[in-house]
Amino acid sequence: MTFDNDYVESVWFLLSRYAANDLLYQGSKVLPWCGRCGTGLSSHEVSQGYRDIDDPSVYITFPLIDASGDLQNAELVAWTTTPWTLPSNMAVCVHPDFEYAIIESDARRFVMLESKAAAVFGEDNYTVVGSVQGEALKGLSYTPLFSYDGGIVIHEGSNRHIVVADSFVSDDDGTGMVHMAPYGADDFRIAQSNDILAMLAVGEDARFVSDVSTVSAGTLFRDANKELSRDLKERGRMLKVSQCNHSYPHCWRCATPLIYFPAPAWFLRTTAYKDKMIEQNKQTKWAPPEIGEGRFGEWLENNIDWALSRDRFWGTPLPVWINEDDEDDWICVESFAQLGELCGGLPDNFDPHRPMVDDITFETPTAGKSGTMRRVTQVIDCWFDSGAMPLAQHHWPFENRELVAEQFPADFICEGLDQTRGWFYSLHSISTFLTQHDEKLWQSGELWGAELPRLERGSAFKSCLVNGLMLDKSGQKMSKSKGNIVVPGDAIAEHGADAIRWSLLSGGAAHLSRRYDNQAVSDVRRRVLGTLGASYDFFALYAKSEGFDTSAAFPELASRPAIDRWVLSQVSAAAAKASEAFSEMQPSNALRAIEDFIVDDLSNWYIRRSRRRFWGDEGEASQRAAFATLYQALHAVLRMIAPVTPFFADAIWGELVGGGSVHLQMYPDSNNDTDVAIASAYDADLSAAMNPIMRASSLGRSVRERVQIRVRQPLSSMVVHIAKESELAMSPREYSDALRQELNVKEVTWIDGTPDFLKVSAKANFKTLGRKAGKNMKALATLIGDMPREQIFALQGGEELTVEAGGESYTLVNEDIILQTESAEGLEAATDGYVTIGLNTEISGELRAEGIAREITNRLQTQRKEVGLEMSDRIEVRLTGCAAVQSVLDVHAAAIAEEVLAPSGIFFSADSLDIADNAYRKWDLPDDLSIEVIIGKIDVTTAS
RNA sequence: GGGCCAGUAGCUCAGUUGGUUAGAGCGUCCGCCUGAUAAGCGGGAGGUCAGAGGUUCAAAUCCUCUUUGGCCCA
Repeated sequence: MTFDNDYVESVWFLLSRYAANDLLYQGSKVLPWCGRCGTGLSSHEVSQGYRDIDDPSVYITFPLIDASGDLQNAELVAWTTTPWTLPSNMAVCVHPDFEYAIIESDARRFVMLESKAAAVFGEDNYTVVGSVQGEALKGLSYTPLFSYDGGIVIHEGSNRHIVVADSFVSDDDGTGMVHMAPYGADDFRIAQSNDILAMLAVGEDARFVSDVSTVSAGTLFRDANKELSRDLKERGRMLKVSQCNHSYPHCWRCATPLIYFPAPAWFLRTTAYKDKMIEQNKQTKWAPPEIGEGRFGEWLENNIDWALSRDRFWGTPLPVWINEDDEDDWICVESFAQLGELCGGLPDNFDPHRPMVDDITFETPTAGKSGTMRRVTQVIDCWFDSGAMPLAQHHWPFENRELVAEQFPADFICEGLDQTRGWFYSLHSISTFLTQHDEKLWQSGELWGAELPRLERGSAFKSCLVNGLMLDKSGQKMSKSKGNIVVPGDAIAEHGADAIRWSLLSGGAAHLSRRYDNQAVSDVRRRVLGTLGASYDFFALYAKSEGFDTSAAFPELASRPAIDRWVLSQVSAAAAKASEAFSEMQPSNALRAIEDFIVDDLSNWYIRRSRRRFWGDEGEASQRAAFATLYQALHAVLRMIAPVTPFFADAIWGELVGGGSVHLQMYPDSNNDTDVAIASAYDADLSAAMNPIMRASSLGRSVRERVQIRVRQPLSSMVVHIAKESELAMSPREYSDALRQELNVKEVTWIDGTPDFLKVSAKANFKTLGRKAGKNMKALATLIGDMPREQIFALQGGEELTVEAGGESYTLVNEDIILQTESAEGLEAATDGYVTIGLNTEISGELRAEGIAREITNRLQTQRKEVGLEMSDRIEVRLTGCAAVQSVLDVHAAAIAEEVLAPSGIFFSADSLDIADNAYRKWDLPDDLSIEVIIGKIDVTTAS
């Protein structure tokens, strides 16, 4: 897109605005430089490419010439990790205020900071014989490391190889003395201020320009480190050589180590509006906030001018034309039209890129001057292109002025953590300049004679979600050059884009780095998308076979069973939660809420509990309510997941509603949804009341597991006690049926109060008591834990109770204790402290028979499946078994026959069946019973 | 070297303003269901919350240090 001519023109316009405000200038600056690409890099580009590398860590000496007194024959000691810069050495810099030690070691005399001496000479291998202040060393000459004059002179000067003093010298690293070469910003500045001859041994291609020592011309800079070190060591000028591993900037494009190199460059004076950027950034909502306040804010505080130009061929050409005869006479062109006017007409197939644009020249338009204007050779930093995106993508201000004014700024952007100094900065910097600094542009409200709608003051984005980096399996950053990337196409082919998207968004806080986990994607696909898909399939299957019409009016919400209102309340609550989490830029929380609804509420509870209603077992009204409810729940869920799983959601949506796109729908809103049922569905009381039922169900399964009575075996009764049930606005008792069916018990008895057979205990409420009790809290908690039943109930009844703990007395009230139920005597019980259930596990003969009947049903259903019958096929059954089986059938044959769709009933015979029959099967039942069965499909018409 | 983030079950991650059984999914073990079926469900087991100090009646949570990893910068 940035290649597009319109885009280029917009970028040109923006640059011309910088120029119009005197914020575009040419300078010469020591730049991080890539010798291979032959270009300088901006600071935010440098920040893309730090890598750890091994460099030599060496101490070199500079013997003073003509020094007297203690300093006679003394050698200055400096430290460097870049031996390749040593031939370019021009000076040694000391700090004027530091106290340097004069040291003797091995019969030689050295000058350096005493605190660093042990690192150079070893703990006891030196003696301090005197000291000298940095200021006193200033101006002394020393013997150069190499006799070398073959370099490129970049700064003329009358001094060379002298000691200079400057306060930039630190005592953190090295020796407190710094070897100076023109490859650093400070070094270059000091050369200028001290009239020092600066000569580069390494040129702009990062190679030596002529032979030095044993290094020949053309050697790449770091490749010379070894030879130079060996030479210096042999000549006694190098004291110690070791390796150090440190972080060093590399070219983000080609991974070549950078050098610092003085080069001509064009700059944007961003420091002129730095305060506005800092101020503006405080209005931006960052997730997580510390990125905005800390990392990005810090970066803005330390803002330096943007080195804009690049010495490359490809890119948006810098629209600056300079007078060949007067380098101060230059113009930044704002549009193709302007360029056409200047040069007397653009060619028909004008292309603003190189090389065509380089051929365009014209006579200087500056009054009183003459000469040919020629374009500078540079192109611009592509990060400027990226930051111009909100405007340049619409060819603003040449076109779409209203559109851009309406859209700008973006509500939200999202990019990786590594973009702090890349895209986030370029967007922020350009728009802050344009909307808050460039007053000239907006003053008249017009541009080129036509209205220019004001862009909202501020940054280009109102909120920004910073996402962590995707790491590979072993936690390493993925990169093309390392070859450890997950190829998106492959991953998508395997799982689908939607599953991957869901997995990444839900798999943890967005700003944390994450390993790409293939397994997690499969899980999501199966557990979430699969479950929702199956839920829809269930709906579709029965909506079709039962003839449910989605276009007919749905039953009133109030008239539907509690569980219907419950599930709609749940979907409404999930929508509210998701909506809030998305606005807070916490997508994983949003998706968790949706997942919980889909898997737990919708599929595992609502549909499972309501299955029979869908095939009409509980009457037509109930059936219609169930279909309507499931339809509305799916309708809402699809709208909820659409932004995350656009393809999946839209595909199901098309089937569910028979066309259209889910992406044209509003996100479910629990207050004002397009679906009235959803808008009015949320009911906190209703939702809360189901919770104890689900807990009771779980406890009941736990008990059945413990006593080894399978769910298929009906039990007569269970009791349920809910602590503080009276405080619930809606009674869970409305959901008795769900619990009864789930646990297969005939009767649920709800317990009021706390009858004697429930064992109870009290737990201290640390929140209310903690502050009061102080260090006696432990004693008090123990005491409350042992509290007898009568006292607990006294407190519950509103009485106060005074107790002694740790020598102090405390007055307890009801809220200071938490009532817990421990178990129920005489029943198989279980409790989670809040809900307590007891199962009557006595199995009467009738229950036993019913259990066996269900076992038989189970076997027949399995057998149906084994012989490949369709769900709706009718069968006839011939069955044989012992007397016990027969007595079960005496009572339950009709019910079994109905369940297995055997309209003519079950034919029981005591005689053996024909084992050779294909449909013959022998089954074992519990209690050492067994049956033999032959089933056969029958024609419905003849059977009826 | 500095700044920021993170370290919680075998794995991937949640965990509200500090409050007493530290949760989920996957895996594992045991079991269930069979009219969603190349599906589904339940119940167990599993944690010294990286380590060490500190603050507090009380710390996964707050503070300090150490350590490991990630990102950014010098």
